[in-house]
Amino acid sequence: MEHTPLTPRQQQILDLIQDAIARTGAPPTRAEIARTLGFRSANAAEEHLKALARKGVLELVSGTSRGIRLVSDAVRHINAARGTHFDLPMTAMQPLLLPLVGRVAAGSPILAQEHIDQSFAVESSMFPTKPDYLLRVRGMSMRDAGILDGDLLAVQSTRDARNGQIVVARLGDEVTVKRLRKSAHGIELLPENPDYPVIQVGEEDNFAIEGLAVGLIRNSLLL
Amino acid sequence: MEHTPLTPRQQQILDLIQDAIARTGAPPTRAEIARTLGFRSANAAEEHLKALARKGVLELVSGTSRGIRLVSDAVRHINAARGTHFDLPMTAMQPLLLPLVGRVAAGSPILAQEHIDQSFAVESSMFPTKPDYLLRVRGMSMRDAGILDGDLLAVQSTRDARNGQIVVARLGDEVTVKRLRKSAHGIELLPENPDYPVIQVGEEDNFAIEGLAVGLIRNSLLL
DNA sequence: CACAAAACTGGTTAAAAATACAGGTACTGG
DNA sequence: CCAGTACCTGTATTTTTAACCAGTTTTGTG
Repeated sequence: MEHTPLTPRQQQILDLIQDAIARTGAPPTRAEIARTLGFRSANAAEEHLKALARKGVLELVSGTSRGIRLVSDAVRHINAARGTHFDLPMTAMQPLLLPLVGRVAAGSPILAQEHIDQSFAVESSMFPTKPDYLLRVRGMSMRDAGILDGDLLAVQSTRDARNGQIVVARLGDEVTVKRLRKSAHGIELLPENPDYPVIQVGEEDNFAIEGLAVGLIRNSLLL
Repeated sequence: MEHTPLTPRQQQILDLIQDAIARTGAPPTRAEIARTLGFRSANAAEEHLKALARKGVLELVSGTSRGIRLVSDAVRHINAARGTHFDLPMTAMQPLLLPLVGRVAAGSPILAQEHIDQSFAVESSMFPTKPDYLLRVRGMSMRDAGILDGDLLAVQSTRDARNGQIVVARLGDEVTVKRLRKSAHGIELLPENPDYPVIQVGEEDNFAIEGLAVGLIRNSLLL
């Protein structure tokens, strides 16, 4: 039933809803969705919601405001804040405005505008190295490293990583988070979950290290 | 200021709001509150909400449907100390200075001054519920929930948690992070790691729920 | 007792929100 | 080339909701 995969745009809508719930405690209205994504008509949001409901990832409660209910499985993921200004009156901290990258479309650069629906302010001192963006983790391939589906990975954009570090890597059109192993045999990408295969990076693969994982934020802990 | 205790009726309203959020995923409307409690007028609910907002246990987001945001205990203290009053729309960001609690000394309250090595500024919107402090996790008993040794757990100070939530609990002189299970048999604290035992809470144990895990930060990811 | 909250009923109004309808573009598989 | 789908703009209508005003009853307290 809901085996139909979501389109990137639909995934973005879903992320946005999860984010709104996480931040405000309530699902967004059609108008809020439209405003956030720059739609000029709330109907665009309406249609996306209906599509998501058809695909079974959420349920629409007709006749009630903010009547969007996420269906069980999806209720874990996370969030960010809208990339607007804010003024800290008396606190002298250095907030970094990190773009939150949701699903990365095939073939496009990670920081392409269309994946960045929102930004997230974090303190620069929060992580040992300054991150450049947050990546929403998909899947459970790094489960045993404590990196779960829906987590926000703080990533530093860099091309070089040391052996054993957790990296964001691009393989062809896919972007993935794995542990890096460089050996005499070549480069391997190790999952932290026995259910997932080790990836041997071949010459012909379009392989690149996109960044280095420097931290993690999980805001989906609450049931 | 917020030492004003809630009346039984007000507590009932507050419980109802929490329940509605838990069940439907969104705060209730005035009409829904009235209907649930048998009020013949939604204004009764309105006035209760205003009273609760005056007492600082929740915030009303004006002009938005279901604009009820619960405020946690300790945030009220901080706000009282600052003397600030927030009237935030849903997009507003509010930096919170969270104390980082390291090892908790036996027998002393979690937020005792000695344990607080440093503070972290985080955005209140980063987590679904405003946390009151960060607790550095010790041990691997919650490994399978993706909570590892050294992680910073964002905790909301509260005495009540729902079944299945991850809580910070005090057992005698020890403070521990576990999943809460309330059943007919009594209260159990479940680790998320088969190597650790399930803890049966007995009558004679000095047991208390210290707080609720609302988020997680890991800044030890880098090798 | 007097008086002030607390706890309501009942009604009104303006804004917020859901939702339908009528288009328009771009792309994709047959 | 056609039909279908995803993804939009724009407009309109109805329902939901927040929020205010004017009273009434109850309850606790100095």
